[in-house]
Amino acid sequence: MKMDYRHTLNLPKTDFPMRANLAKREPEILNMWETRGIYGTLSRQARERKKYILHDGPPYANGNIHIGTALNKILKDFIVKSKFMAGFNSHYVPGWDCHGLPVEHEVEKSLGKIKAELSISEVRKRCRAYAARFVDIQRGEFKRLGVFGEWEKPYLTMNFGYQATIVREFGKFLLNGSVYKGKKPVHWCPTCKTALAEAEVKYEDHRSPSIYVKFKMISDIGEVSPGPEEKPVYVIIWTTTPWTIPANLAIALHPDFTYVAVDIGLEIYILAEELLETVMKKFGVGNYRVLGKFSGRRLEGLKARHPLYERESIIILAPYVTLDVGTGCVHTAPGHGQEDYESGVGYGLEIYSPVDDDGRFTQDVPFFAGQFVFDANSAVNQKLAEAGALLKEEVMVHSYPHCWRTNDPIIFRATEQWFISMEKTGLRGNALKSINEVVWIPPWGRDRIYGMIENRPDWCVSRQRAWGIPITVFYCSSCKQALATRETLQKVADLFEERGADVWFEEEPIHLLPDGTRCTHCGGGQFTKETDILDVWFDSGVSYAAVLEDRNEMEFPASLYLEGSDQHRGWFHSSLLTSVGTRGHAPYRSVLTHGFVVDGEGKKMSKSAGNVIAPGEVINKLGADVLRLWVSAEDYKDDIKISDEILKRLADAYFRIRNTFRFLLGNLYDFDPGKDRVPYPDLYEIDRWAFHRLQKLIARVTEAYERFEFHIVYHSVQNFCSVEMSSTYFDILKDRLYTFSSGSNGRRSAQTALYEILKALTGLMAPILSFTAEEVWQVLPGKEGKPESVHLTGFPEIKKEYLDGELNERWERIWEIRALVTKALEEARKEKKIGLSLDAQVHLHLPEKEYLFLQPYAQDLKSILIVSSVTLHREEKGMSVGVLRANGEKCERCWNYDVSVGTDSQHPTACGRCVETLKG
RNA sequence: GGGCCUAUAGCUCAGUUGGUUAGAGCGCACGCCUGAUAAGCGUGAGGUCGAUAGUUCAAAUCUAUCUAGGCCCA
Repeated sequence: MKMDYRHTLNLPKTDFPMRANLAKREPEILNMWETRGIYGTLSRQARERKKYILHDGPPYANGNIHIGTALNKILKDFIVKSKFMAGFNSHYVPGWDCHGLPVEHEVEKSLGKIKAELSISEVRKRCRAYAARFVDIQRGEFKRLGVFGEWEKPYLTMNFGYQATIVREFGKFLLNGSVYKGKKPVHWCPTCKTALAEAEVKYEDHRSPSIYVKFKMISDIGEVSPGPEEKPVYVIIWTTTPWTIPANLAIALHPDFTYVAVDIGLEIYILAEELLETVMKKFGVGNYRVLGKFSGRRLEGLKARHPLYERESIIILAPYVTLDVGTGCVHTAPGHGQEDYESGVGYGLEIYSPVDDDGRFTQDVPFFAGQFVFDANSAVNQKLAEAGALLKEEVMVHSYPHCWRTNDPIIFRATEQWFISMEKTGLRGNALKSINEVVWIPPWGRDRIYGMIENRPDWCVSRQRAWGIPITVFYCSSCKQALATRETLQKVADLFEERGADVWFEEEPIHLLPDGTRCTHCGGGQFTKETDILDVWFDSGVSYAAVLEDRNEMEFPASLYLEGSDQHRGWFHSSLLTSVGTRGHAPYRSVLTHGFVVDGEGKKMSKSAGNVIAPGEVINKLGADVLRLWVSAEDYKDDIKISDEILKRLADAYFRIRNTFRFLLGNLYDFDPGKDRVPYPDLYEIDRWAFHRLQKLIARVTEAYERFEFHIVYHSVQNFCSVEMSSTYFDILKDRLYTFSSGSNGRRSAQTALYEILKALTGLMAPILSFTAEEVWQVLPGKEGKPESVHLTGFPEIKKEYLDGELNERWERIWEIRALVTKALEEARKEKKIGLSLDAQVHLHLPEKEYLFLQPYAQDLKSILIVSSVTLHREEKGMSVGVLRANGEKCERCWNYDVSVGTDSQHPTACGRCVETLKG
């Protein structure tokens, strides 16, 4: 008759479910954190500690979060949580960027026609409501990811206090003399009579006249093109915007291209060698002779004459000149094109733009005054023809910018803009110096931003929009002089602090100015307001002033800024410039950048490619912890791939780790660490091995956190759980845990190790698997008087006394032998000699050295190898493993084979060891 | 077109200053177990280290070019 011994065993028992159902469980944990105010407690208890401040770069308050935003916030959360656990005060204040065109855009779209009837401040109110709505949405989404922070009091760039800070910070630039007003070409819609942002421009095909024009050289080019010729020399340009010819100030050549001087009979033309043939064909010139060749570089600074006016056109060099079309000599009007403008600034040319708001030539333009520029094209061509300068006229269809609203073609037109100079106060040089005082992770981030700062033009900070912070400058009504003093700025900032920036648009200047303000220039007392607003990059750029310097829990400069690599041009950049300009150094001690999320093939995500993975979907399907595990597993320094397969793998890994927790918990159901803990010296040797391995893991993982190498954390823990624990240690331990009597020293020794492992793993994974670690923590035995959340604890400490290198080396040898045995057992299994490894008896034939090494373990080997018996034999020739069917009968309780089975009358199917346990 | 960056098994990652048959985990295949069971264990198969050319006694590792991809400019 068979006895059922199952109930006499200590099998694992736990309520911790194997399947997580994270989509349901996580919100419950979230709710617990919220109702118990865990983050508040965490922040409070760390108040006196050394600070490690990660300053949040504000996402834009528009739309739902996408996978990249999620990645960024999760990475930040890893750092905040791990810094707290490492003993720092790492208070985290999330923020949002609220002003700017994208919000205004959306609001305008929703307003449709009625927008025209609304005042600026009414539009602004709607923008504020719109931004506030998305702040709420995104806040909910970020919290759902498990991100900790001061969510009840985030910083918003549209908060009144923040708006006042922007005014004060920009005021510092106004007062220190680095701000100036200059001209710069912008996209201008003559129909709307307004400047357009890049996002408001769409490119469509447009028919333009395409003309070749000759400019007569004034400078003698004899030295570059030697020849006896007395013939006039012309540079040939090509353009599709004849109306910009009146504003021509220069001709751009590429420094490295080869240009030729060709004799076509009565005249000599200069153009790029590569285009010579094509152009001659167009002109119908069959007979021509190349007189000389030279690089564009050699013509720099020479002068030509404007074809219509008594004015010089200088030859300059520019890298953007191409040879795909035209003549290689580019007509340059600094007031009518981005590249032209940059060249103009570089060569000190006037930013000449004689066109008014309606797109008509101003009165000082001979021949064309008052004409609409697009209509003037033919007039210009005609005039050029009269002057004998027009060599060829065609019609060309090409992509041309159009207004997003009216669909009309737009123009480039230089208008008055505010700039922050890179040179006047040494901003560029100081910024470059400051870059070198910052730790850039990875190091190439330094080169990237350095190159940008080194080459960038002055910062154009004005925008002709409604939703933003006004440039708080007044103009004297009588002399038009700009006014911005310490007093006026303070008054405006105070008003903003109290009533928000809307007052600028609602109040008359007299109410925005201190009483009795007089023009510093002419003494006038009447003023108008500037209508431009500030570039939003300035808003977020001064966040250190509005957040780090303003809140006691924070610290300036920040320990760390962490954003995607695009922010070298964005927030890292604007923050650096504003801080260097007003504080003399960078607002961050270190800057960490991550790559972009791409699909499984490494391609960027886009709606049209249909490869977008939304964070919400992942959370609902797999849980935020799996998404967090994904963030940890990927090396964020590169682009970060995500795909269904990758997520599947991560979900597998998650369950492996979860099951490890479950096994640990299941075997600790009757363990009270306060009472049952076995002192280290009394532990079984293999349990001390586990202690040693655990210390190594703690060291490796905490170090990885310190270096922000989360994928090392992931891989280390994953390996530890799979290899060292599950398939090795746990497998061996099962016999002791299940079959020994519950209070026996052997079982308690194992539980002591398991408890230590469980506690440490929970802590180590808490920053990443924030939900799961909390779930484990809540059921962890013996936590009376311990913190109510795992996130209020510290990382496990490495206990040197648990490290035993010699012991570890002994076990490394044992594991090598074990590998040989499992291989032999597999052979036996294939031959159907055994099924379970306990069906086997193992004979180890060993050389003297190994024999002597294993001798002390003779009694333990059968449990280490999970077989029924192990016999050691001396063998001269080398190592071999023999596997036979085990002797004796199978114990129905512990499944070991033993000759003692059958000797006890009360328990005829149990082995001696089990009989002893049963009789206790 | 320019600046910065990336490329090692199906997936995620290791590969110290160039030095033996390039490693791990996962996945996969096959098998075992049924006392972690929508689990656990074992064995095994997978890579011309993006391509090419070079430096070297020796290259995944150094150099150049190319290809594919990413970010930022134009």
